[in-house]
Amino acid sequence: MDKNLKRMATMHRMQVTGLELFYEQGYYNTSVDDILKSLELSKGAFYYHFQSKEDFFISIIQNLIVQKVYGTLIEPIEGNENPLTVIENCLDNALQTAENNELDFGFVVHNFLCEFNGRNETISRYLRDILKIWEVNLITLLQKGKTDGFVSRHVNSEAVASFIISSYMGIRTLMVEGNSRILRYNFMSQIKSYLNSMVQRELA
Amino acid sequence: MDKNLKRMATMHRMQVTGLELFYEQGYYNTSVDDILKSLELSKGAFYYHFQSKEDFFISIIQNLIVQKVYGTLIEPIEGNENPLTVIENCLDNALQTAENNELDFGFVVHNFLCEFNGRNETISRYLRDILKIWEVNLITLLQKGKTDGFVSRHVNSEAVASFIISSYMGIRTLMVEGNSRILRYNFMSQIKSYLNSMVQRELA
DNA sequence: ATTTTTACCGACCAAGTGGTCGGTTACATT
DNA sequence: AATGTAACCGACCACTTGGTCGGTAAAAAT
Repeated sequence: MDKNLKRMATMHRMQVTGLELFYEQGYYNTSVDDILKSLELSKGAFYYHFQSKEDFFISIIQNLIVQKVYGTLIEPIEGNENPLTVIENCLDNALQTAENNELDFGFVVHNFLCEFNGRNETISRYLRDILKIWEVNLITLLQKGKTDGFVSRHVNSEAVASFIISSYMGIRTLMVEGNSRILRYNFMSQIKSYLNSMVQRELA
Repeated sequence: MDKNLKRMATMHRMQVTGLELFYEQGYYNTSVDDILKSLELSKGAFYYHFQSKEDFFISIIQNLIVQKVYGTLIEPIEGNENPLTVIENCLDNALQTAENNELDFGFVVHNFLCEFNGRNETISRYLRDILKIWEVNLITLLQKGKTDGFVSRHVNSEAVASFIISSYMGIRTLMVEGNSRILRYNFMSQIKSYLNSMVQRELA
């Protein structure tokens, strides 16, 4: 039991540092040695805990990335409030995180997806599954919004969900440049007016 | 003169194949040898024409990518028609290209930008400059649309331009998955309704 | 007290990596 | 016919890559 704790602790340390470096430098551009050097651990330790570099990365997805996405993009949109407001706040929070140069994990997923698309199908699938979960939750939220009278019935929930995800991922790529403040402000203004066009108007 | 032609021809062949492989496998995941093997050329030929792998990639940007972006995303939006319709058609064309698994270069730029962001500042800048050109042209087009009475005056052209670019880049990442048909359809429906909210209404 | 197991070390390996350099060939110039 | 040179060849280099493996210290199980 105590052993298991130590094991988990070391693995976790490796995963955290691994994610940091993979995110900063890219997966293919970061060597196992890079990670080990920064941890002051040896090859032996790494291959004792993980089967391969790929296996290591998958464990990072499952143990770190998935949770973070849930925390920042899935859980915040659960509830009975107005979906359009909820989505708006959620995006704004995520972009604020980004503006402070912290890792926002919606973007982390997107970034890795770009790197692995067409190169490593196994990892790509894991990443796409995460986006799929986000998408499904958005769709559910919007549908519920219809029955609750917040969202206009003519809205195509699937289309709206993937449009929101797309625009979010895209703006995050642009924000890396630097002038993220104004990008966020402009983005939010457009998302607002876009979402606003979907509110259920009072029946006269 | 004839010499020069041969030189240009070989360089062009290298660039075309280089772009193909870099796009498929990623820059860091594609070796100079990979490209040379597929061309049946030698190391000597490569380093005779180009100073380094990086120099080679920059020449690809300047000689292939820039032109293609102009052809598919900049030139089509020049003219005096209704900007909103023009943008809509332009995006639809680009996404159709993508659906046929041909290279659409808006996405090529985005993909490389993801790979180089934070890793190679020189190349990142070249890529961001291309997006900037697209952005500037969109803004100009929208502004002109205002004076021509197509676009409502309360529209924030900068915000709209970057929102369009963002959503386009994002949807292209999603389209790699496979079900690109329905993604394109849904995306266009949302872009339409978004653009539609900006038309200049008749003054009663 | 002895054995077994966990967690880790680090030298080593084959297969690449970007890049160099002394050649060679084919063709244009004289 | 002789010379110059642009275009290309491919062996070679130092270095890095992901991954292996025989060892070992410490702790847990017996």
